[in-house]
Amino acid sequence: MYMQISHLSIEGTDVAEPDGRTQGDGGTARRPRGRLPAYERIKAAIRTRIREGEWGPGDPIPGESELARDFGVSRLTAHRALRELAREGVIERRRRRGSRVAVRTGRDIVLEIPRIERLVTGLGAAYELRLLWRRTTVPPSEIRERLELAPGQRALHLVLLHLADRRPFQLEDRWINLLAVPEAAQADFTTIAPGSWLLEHVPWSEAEHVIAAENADPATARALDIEPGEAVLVIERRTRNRNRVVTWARFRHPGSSYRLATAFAPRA
Amino acid sequence: MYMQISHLSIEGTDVAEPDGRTQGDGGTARRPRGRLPAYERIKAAIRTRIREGEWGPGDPIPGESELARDFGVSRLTAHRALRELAREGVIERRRRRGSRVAVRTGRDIVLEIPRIERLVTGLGAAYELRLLWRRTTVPPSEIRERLELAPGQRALHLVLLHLADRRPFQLEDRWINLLAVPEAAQADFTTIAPGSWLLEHVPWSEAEHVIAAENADPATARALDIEPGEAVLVIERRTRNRNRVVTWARFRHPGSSYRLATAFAPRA
DNA sequence: CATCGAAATATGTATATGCAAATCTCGCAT
DNA sequence: ATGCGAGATTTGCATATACATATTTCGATG
Repeated sequence: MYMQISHLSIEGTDVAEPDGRTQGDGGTARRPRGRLPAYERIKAAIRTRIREGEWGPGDPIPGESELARDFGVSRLTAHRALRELAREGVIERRRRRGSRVAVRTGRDIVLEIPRIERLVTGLGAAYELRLLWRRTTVPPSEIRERLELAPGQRALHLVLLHLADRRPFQLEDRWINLLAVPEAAQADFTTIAPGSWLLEHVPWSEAEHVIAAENADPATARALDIEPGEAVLVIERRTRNRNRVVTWARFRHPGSSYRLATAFAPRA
Repeated sequence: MYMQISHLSIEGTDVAEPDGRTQGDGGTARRPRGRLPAYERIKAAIRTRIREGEWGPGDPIPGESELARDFGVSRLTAHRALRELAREGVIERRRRRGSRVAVRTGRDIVLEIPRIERLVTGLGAAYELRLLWRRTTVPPSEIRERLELAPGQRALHLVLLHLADRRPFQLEDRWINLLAVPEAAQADFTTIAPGSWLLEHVPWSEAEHVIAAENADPATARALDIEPGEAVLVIERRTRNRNRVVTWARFRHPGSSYRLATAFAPRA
């Protein structure tokens, strides 16, 4: 498979959202408004050809100068399009050799897990929340370590059940470091999930995750309305802000009813 | 917390690898060789300040012009540094408002799962592979759909057991589309894992994943040397190349002994 | 006092230009 | 034939410049 296609469409009709974090139309130096930036149109055109199989992995694609000519832009603009595609893992570039469609080999898998609320509401299911437990106590040593707390220091412990269409969907076991988030002591978690509350009140800079499978213990089984011993998908998350652990949470999902599915997201 | 630091070090000493796909030194227009590009030095300097807590989430950071002045570069170079940091999710930018350290809110979780071999050998464990089953057959309809095969079309079916330090670690159930990879019919999978073999022989452009928990059925339990009914972490992967499904595989891990752990990796 | 509008500011996009580095090709000398 | 060196090509980095756009600030006006 070695084919070189010389001409891309000058007016790319297909639309791809810019994945930059910024919003709005963006600066449009001498560009009719409402249209995508030139470099985005070039990226979209290339992506389309790859997606539709016209250019397969390893195939060469037009170089910067050629793209610049075909699209009527400067070389820097074409350069930016190719550079970003390379960073997104869509293409590979070498000097003199040119650019080619990436051969995805030996990469780590990257899983993107959508947020729970979005997952539930996105499916059109009715979302419901139940606060099962709330205490401010000295955590057991295992939890204390994860929160990186001093011995004897108290923390806020919450247990909540999330329901989708009146069926248990997720059991949340959460500890909040009150030194990092004193306001949490006053917050009302009967209507707003602690995850959402924390998102709004405490910025964070880092998080760690663990995924595992375990058999439901009797308490978990009762809460999730499944049989004891049934497989449960466990996700643990620890969130930090400025070198301090803000919160640690363990989420349990009925393994039979919950699946994390995702398409490959290149490293970028 | 509202503090404005005016001066960043002109000669950033800390080193960050450019995450672009390209290697080598890169073009160095009027730049002493061996040093990072100017925009990378700026990025590194900013990241360092954030990492060390000097600038916390939500804090403003110097603007393009200020950085350009402090680092003695053009505005475009400073712009590129900030743009990339924004895309990586490290900072947030708004017109007129300026740039500030990102408040990580509402983002999807991104999990990075290292490849199995690397995981096993990285732990210093002895890796072993056993081919339990190999047949070329017409797959059951459930598998046929996943492979997007025509009815009656045959596919290569493999079952393998991966061991770490002589203990079952992963049970692999794989189907390979022989239309996409005819050479697979001749390959020897007793010594090389099909995953690795495919990586070397077939480029791929896309993959989908599913993660779930399930109870071990008797056959799985026997293979993994666990009790029937014990929780098993399941990962399914479907790989495509040019709109064709190359392979579909299901991996099962003993839930008690295997955990996927990862630090947060921003989208970028 | 409230509100609308102009100025100021910071980011976003784009051009034209120059040089550096990597690497493939080809011709020439041994 | 083999190997070495001189282009040629393609990507990478950076500057100077210009204009567009979003948003805040501030002042004028009713």
